[in-house]
Amino acid sequence: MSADGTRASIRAVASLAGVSPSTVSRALNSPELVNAETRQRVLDCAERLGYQPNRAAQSLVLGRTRNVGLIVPDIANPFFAPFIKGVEAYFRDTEFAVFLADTDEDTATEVRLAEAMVERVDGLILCAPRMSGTRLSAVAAKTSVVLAYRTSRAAPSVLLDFQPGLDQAVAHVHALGHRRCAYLSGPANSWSNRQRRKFLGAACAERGIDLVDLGPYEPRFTGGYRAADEVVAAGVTAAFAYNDLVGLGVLSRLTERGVKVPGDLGIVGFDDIPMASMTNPPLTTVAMPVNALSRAAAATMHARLDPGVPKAPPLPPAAELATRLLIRGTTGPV
Amino acid sequence: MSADGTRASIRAVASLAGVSPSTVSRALNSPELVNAETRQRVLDCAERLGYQPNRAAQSLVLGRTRNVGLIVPDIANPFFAPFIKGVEAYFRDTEFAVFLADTDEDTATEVRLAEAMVERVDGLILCAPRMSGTRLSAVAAKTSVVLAYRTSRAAPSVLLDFQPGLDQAVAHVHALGHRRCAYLSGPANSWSNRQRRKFLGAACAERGIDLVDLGPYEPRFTGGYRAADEVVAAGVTAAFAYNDLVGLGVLSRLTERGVKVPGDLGIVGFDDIPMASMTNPPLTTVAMPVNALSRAAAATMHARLDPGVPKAPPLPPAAELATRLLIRGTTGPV
DNA sequence: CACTGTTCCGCAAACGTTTTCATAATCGTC
DNA sequence: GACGATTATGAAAACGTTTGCGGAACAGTG
Repeated sequence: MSADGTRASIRAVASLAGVSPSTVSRALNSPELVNAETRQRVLDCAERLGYQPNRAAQSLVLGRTRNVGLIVPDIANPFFAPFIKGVEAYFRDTEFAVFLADTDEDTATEVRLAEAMVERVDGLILCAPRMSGTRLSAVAAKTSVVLAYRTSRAAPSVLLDFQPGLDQAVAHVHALGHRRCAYLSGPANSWSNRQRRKFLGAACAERGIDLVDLGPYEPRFTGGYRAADEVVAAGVTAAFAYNDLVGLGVLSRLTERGVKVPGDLGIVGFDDIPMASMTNPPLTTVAMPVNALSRAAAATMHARLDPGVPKAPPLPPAAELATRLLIRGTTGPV
Repeated sequence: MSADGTRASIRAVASLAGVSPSTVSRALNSPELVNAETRQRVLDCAERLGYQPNRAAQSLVLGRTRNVGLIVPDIANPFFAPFIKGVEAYFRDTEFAVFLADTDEDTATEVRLAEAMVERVDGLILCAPRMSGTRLSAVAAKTSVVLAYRTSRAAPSVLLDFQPGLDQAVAHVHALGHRRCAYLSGPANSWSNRQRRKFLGAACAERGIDLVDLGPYEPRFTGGYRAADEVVAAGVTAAFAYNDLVGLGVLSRLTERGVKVPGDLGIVGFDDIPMASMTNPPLTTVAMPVNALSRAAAATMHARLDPGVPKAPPLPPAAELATRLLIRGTTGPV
């Protein structure tokens, strides 16, 4: 830490140590190339001056920023928080720092942010992107991208296996005697929504349960609130919500109306957000191992950016990415 | 977009436009210095080649990264999400990008992250930092920092005015006939906790309400869950929770025990997180204009970094930063 | 002692910008 | 029509690193 405000450059430590800048650089980056004792001297001097390499200069010559970008639809959505946390936690112990951006669930914003990010990062993790396939390819052409909750030919992706959880949910509901259920659909253009609907439909068909489609509803509390009345009108005995927020909205409106849950109507949510376990009754829901997923996304990206990384299992065993049913208080015998 | 994968440099557009790199740079950055028609030509060429200035090179020569850092205790805490969103939204329309980091509520992590950030940003927004004052000064010496939910001599800070909301809450509870209340304390070393306790104590004293201190509890749902039994044991008729999460925990445990809310016990939360309005009954709480606060933090930072910014109101009128009571379902006549 | 190999280190180029300084061209003025 | 002022542009230095290349010193070998 020099007394004058100006930060120490590599030259400063070089002259203090009585060597050339090249040697300082080597001492720092490729220790095996420099004599052990000069190296120690250099390190001491660097320490003494509080030398920190200028990242802009490094980036310029190396052509890499050592930053990665992360774009999610909505930070405030309790479903994405663990994803973000997982990615942040992963990169915390690496040389990479992460840029986070929130698209406000808006496709145009998403595209703009992706463009802006591209200039500042080596790689981009896109969480549940809404942009078109060709747009996606364009982005992937400029930087390496990893996708979560979405597939594409242009980039590798990490996904959850919805089937086990959904199977369990349907089996559970069937065992309780429900034969006519509703699916409360989320955003029509969302991959997650289509997946959920697909596996749900299959599982219901297999067990002879009638599945009626309602919605789409916005994937938030208010969406579920609105859905509730349509659900009772539909004459079903149980409802699968697109996600927990929707399920919670339904629950809230229903208790307000005096409809008994789970007595009159069963509710199954999706995601297992923290709030789901705090209501009364707590929400039966399909839990997603989001943490494993986000770490998988981060690890995949890391492996792409740094070939040196101990090629750790690029993807965790499929079992870890399987969803599963959490039976709580909103489902019971018809 | 050149056919070969390599990105176009300023030289490429210069030679295409038949001018020198200097002119291209000027055409892009100081249009008034270059002849209108050559400027147009340069712009066209740049467009045609898909030219994007290399940020590392710019940073190197300009000595600024045009990045700002944001460090919060916990992304998943619904209280911080709007803060993050506000900051992100503000900088979305500027030349700055934001680095987000989450400390997991851990002081050591916070310090490490701050150190790591310093190298990559022009400024750092610290939200409710836990680090020591001297640590804080050290960081502030290396980059410009703006504080939220914390004061320090070393850096400007943005704060909420807790008094109005707390006054209203106490007046409300008093009007309902409560004369003996509890404060469910949060983390002892937290500035927010001390502030809340202070104004609450003053307002209660003023109106002749007995205030008994309970806790500290961890500032989460489970903390409140644990607090609930101690609250009924304390023989009070209403409780002010450190925050909504705690309030919700209390509510949940109480309904579980069959204690009527608000009949037997009133609960007042703090923060107005989304979940607070979704429970049954919905939580009476003191709302914080977090969005205004986060934008104030962002604007303050922006003004520090870019003197050119239209010195907009560096801080919004105090009124906008005032908390206020939201009366919902968890308070009623004793 | 001459040769070949190693080990260690310095020189200088390169990365892609911005900006100072100098110069050429144009203009207005008397 | 000469002259200072103004405008438009280019050449080159600078920002702080990394790294290819080559040289010096030294060790080992015949």
